[in-house]
Amino acid sequence: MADWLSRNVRIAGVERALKAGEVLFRSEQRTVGLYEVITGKLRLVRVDRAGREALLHVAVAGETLAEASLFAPAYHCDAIATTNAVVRLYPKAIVLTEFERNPETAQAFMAMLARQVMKLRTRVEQRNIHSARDRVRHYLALNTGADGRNVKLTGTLKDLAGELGLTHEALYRTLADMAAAGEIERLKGKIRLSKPLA
Amino acid sequence: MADWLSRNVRIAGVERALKAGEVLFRSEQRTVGLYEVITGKLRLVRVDRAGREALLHVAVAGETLAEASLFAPAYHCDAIATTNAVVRLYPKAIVLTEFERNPETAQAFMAMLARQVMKLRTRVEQRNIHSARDRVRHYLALNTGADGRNVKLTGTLKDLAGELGLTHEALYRTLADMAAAGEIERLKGKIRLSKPLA
DNA sequence: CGGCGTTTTGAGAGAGCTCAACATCGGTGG
DNA sequence: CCACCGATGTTGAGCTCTCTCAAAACGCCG
Repeated sequence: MADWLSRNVRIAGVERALKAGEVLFRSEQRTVGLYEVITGKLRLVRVDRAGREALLHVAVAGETLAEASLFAPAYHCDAIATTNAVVRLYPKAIVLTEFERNPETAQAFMAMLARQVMKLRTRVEQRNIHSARDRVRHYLALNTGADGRNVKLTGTLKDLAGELGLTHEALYRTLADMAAAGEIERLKGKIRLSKPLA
Repeated sequence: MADWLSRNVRIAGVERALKAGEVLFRSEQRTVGLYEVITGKLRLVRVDRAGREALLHVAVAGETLAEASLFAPAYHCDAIATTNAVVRLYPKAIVLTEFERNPETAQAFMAMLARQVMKLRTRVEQRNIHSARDRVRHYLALNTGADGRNVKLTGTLKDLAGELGLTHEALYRTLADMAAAGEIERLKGKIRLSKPLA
């Protein structure tokens, strides 16, 4: 996952375990660096004085967290472990000096961010599709393998439902309907389109 | 908007006008650089052999486009003007050499990307909220001014509806209901929360 | 074999979407 | 100055679709 980090930065990473509910950082605190989620889930929230939370993001294993904090003096939201979790901290000073000393590292980081932007924009667009069927079609169209027919499924269908912003029931039904209509075939660990795209 | 660009890069920008339907670039073509949308709308799509489009993103005035292309030899999608449009091209070579020569520029670019990632993650989270009322509340909570009461409205309510992923009718009704319930006040160009958050 | 999570199917209700009609506002040209 | 026009804003009614709650079948692992 962390292919965007040079070896120098990687080895500077410091792991920290969090219990569910524990706070990783709070808004206004001085930024210490960039985090990577190793296991578990954290939620990023903005909290008002009354203690109400407005959810900004849920970060899961493999994601990076607080990228913007590298360039800001203080955090702009709270990060709280939703489950027991392990995170790895890459200290700000080390990362930034590495970026200066080593432009390829900086480029790799930029490239990673740019890819994320693209992926997130796509996901926002996906969520603009109201029909479950069309949303599934959109997902399949953008995730076919090289042959334009097979879509590998990572994780459970329940996970996929979450990624698509559908309830698992809705997804099961939609897939069943599409299979019945001959639009797709459901195979072990993958879905095959009856009509290849590419 | 383009505060993330150093003067050197800015002046290297080349404007180009596109008619509605005109193609800015196609998948597989060699990348020439990064674009900024000055006016109009472009859509980014993946097109299969049958000519069907899968929408990745709609870029509007003020946005940057194809950030990832700086780090890739070829484009991975098509960009097509949806309306008449004007874009500004920042040539790849100039931008990249500027990044190397001028680490602050590189940092500014990274910071801009990181902020975008945050904003997009937040938007995805927003779309996970099903109830129109709660979605509006989420938006208001995250867009109050310094006083925690006033939310400035940029553009029309119709635009806001689009940003929230609601039909304009649904938004009108929701705002009317919230105002009737005393939760908000609707003023010229802004909305005021009856109970400040911060 | 037993238990837990995933997958599947059922029924019902609610919420937003769609289509439609109308009001309002700002700008334009006669 | 006024009439017109287009876009925004507003309200109404009906419908579809997904969500929610429920229950059962299936599969995997200990």
